[in-house]
Amino acid sequence: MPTISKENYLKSIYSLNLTYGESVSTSQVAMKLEITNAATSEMARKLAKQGYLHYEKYKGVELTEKGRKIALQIIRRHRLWEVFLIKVLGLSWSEVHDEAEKLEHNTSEELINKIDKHLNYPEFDPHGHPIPNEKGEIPQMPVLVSLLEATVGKNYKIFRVADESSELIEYLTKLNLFLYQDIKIIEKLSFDNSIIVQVNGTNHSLSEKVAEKVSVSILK
Amino acid sequence: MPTISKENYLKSIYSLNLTYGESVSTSQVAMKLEITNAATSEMARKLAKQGYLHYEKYKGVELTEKGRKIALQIIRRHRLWEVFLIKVLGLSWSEVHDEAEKLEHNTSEELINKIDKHLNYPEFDPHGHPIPNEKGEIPQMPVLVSLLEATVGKNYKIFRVADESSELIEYLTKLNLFLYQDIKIIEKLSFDNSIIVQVNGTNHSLSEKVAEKVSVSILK
DNA sequence: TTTCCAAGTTAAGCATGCCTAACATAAAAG
DNA sequence: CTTTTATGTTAGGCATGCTTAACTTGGAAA
Repeated sequence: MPTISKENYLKSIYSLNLTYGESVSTSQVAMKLEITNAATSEMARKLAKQGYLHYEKYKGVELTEKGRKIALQIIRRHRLWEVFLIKVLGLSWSEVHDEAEKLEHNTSEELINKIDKHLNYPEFDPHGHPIPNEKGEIPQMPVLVSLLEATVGKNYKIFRVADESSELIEYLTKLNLFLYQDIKIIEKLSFDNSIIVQVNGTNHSLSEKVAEKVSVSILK
Repeated sequence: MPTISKENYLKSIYSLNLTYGESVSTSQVAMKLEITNAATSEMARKLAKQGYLHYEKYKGVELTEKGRKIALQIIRRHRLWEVFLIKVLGLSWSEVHDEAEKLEHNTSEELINKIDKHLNYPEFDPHGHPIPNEKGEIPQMPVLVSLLEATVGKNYKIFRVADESSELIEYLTKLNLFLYQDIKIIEKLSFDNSIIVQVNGTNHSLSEKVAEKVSVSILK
């Protein structure tokens, strides 16, 4: 088991690689972790020696399979905790990140699997990021459309709300428009672009402003 | 904020004081934390300097109000996590301690209060230990009797099961005899000392062996 | 092609928190 | 009382993970 510090390096390297591709420079990692380049170079040497990454001086780092596995494990824990804190304990969108940042390093495999099960194995976190499963497999991102572009008569799953303000979230929650909730598009009113959706048999009208912030994926 | 290590010292000192009273020797702490006396002496000096405890060479340590407050905070977090892991996530009795041991140092005030609320402010953990409230106040332990000593016709709350084996717990759980569950004593059969209790309107017979392990507190 | 500078590395130092080994003290045994 | 022993403390070391300061290096500008 790597230390908390090492887990954070591996996680950062993984995500920098996703964003920029190819090998990641030590200074990119330093920037991300808000530490000095010096610390990063030193750690790169250690992590390479322990088989978590390939490192050639002046040429950046690249995760090995072993390192990637750890990174995905930490990311899985982070995202599951985020979903859990929001959906089960009612923390606010703005609070969960920092909280999950600490919990992700202090959660056993057994515990995170219980949480996964309790949440019914979600595939994406509240930001729409994929949650790796127990084996480290990453769910494919579905095609998303905003509610404005959805087709009348079809069924969708609420995937993401493009606004972290709790006001909008609370409004939608009152209408039972939770994350992952299945809905049906009943009607689109062309005169004001509002949309009528059905949730658990109940119809709600959503204004254009609200509808454009709600991303949904189509259900077969 | 003290470090994780310091939190553990303060927690240990608090509980040793409860058990043995008066001032706590550095070697008692060392024993409890499974580290050397040397490390403990050194830490005692640091904690004293930071105002968490009083320390006189060769005379042991004693928590200050400031130290006691931290200790109670950590104990609160530990016990609430234990209850939460068991009741909400279904971890087993044997798993929760180690898990809570890590989580207790990585949980914000806000998060633990949400957990407290979600559990409906429990006063005692699954082992029967009191859970300090947000202000650090410790609930008074109720008078406990084993089910064998309970009085026919009266109502009780299940407080503790004096057996950590999951077999007994699972058996009781099947009968809806959860922790904190309210029950009524219907009848005691003198020929085999078995007891008939009512749970949510349903009667169950418990053998003497089982009944003696279940501690209950009387309800007014 | 050479120069120069930003990016990257090494070296030395510090805080934390542990260890072992050597030393000090209190209190019990003689 | 004095001696012994168990209990407790100090000193010196080590691993981790960070810092600053001094140094390399690779590649773009001249």
